[in-house]
Amino acid sequence: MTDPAIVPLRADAERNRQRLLAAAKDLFATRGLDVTLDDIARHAGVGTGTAYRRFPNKDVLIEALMVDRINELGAIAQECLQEPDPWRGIVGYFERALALQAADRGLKEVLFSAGRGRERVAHARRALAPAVTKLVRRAVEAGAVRSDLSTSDVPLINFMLNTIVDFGRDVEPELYRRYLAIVLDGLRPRDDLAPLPVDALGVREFQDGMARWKR
Amino acid sequence: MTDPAIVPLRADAERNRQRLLAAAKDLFATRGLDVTLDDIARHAGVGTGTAYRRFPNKDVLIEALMVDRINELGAIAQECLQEPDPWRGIVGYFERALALQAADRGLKEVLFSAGRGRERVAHARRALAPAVTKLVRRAVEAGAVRSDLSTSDVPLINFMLNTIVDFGRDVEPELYRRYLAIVLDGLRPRDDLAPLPVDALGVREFQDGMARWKR
DNA sequence: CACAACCGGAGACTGCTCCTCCACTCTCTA
DNA sequence: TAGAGAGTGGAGGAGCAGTCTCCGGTTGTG
Repeated sequence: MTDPAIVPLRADAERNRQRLLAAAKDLFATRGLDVTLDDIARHAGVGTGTAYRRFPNKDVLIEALMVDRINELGAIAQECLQEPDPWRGIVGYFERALALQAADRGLKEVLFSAGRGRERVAHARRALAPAVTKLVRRAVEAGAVRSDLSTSDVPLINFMLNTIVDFGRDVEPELYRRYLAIVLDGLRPRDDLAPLPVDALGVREFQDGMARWKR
Repeated sequence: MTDPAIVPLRADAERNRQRLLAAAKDLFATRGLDVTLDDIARHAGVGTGTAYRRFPNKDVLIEALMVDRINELGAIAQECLQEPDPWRGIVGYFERALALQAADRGLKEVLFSAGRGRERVAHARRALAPAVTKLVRRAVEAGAVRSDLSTSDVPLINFMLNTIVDFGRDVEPELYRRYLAIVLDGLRPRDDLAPLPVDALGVREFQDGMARWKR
């Protein structure tokens, strides 16, 4: 679509563009997606005018940076599918995905935000689903997890553990691993297990929830 | 402190005060604590001036209404201590506490917000701790829950399940019960249980986390 | 009935983010 | 190496949302 070779940027312009991207990456990771373009400009040592000229609005910047990060998650899911033990596959996915989100506040926000014009983000997010579905299905079939575990449980568990990630960020960054362990123990099969009291969300309902979900 | 009998309000003033309280209770529950005093006034069918005359700022209103609700939680914890089975005590506490929070958005927000001048709220919250501690301790001692469960786990688990409460509110209000069940299964003792990888937060760390925690 | 208490709500004020504008600077090319 | 024009920076305007005040008019009460 946007051919980068249409009109090559002048050297100083290109340098500033890189600085802006680096600053944005940094600020998104440490302070989340609601930093200001003005903030990013300042952090990049560049005027706000320059920032707005290069990136018409923040969403463009978010897409440019965050699609890659979401794809990293996809890669992790794929790798976890290679793991022969289905249980370790699930565990590995949660551990690595959460570690990524713990290190990047923006990633977490972009994963769980209603689109509003973030097409490519939404697309990347959807691309994540098949691998996660497989991860869950093979674990259920192998009897490695409780039989009523469903695909949509994975993002929701991820979501709720993010709360702890945020809470612990400045106190005990590893805290989320404690609660992940508890949840994982709750996912393992066991003989005296009562069936879950409420059905998992279906794909449609889940998307509906995502859409209505705000901040 | 504020003796309500110093100068009794005129009848119309008292009536408006009640209307404002009712409107605030309603809006806090359905839309959360960040509704405007102007919103509340409109919803009460009263001018904004009247609202500000009666309640100098929103925090006063929040305290007036929310301290009671937090005390309800305390009462729940007490009742659950009466329950002879320690496991059912824990389960009952989570179920009832979460049901309360699911029905009142404001309650959840006030439970997990840094004080900023909400002394009485903070006080009521602290008053909750002893009962919860007992609930946990007797369950651990009875072997009804995993032995490494700690007091501070209860509010944090509550906190993370609130995420699901919010997510599900407009899609499937009972959804949180599914994840509560998973977590509870993760709390039960079992022979092949690895110890939790990270220590629970101590009282001091927990309070530290609460204080740093923003929005 | 008199008058203090009370009312309503327009709008002043504050604090924020987004974004534009334009006098000046720098790069690139001929 | 000089001139055209791309690029710069940051003050400041527009817009918005929440908080709170002020005061002409109304109402309850002794």
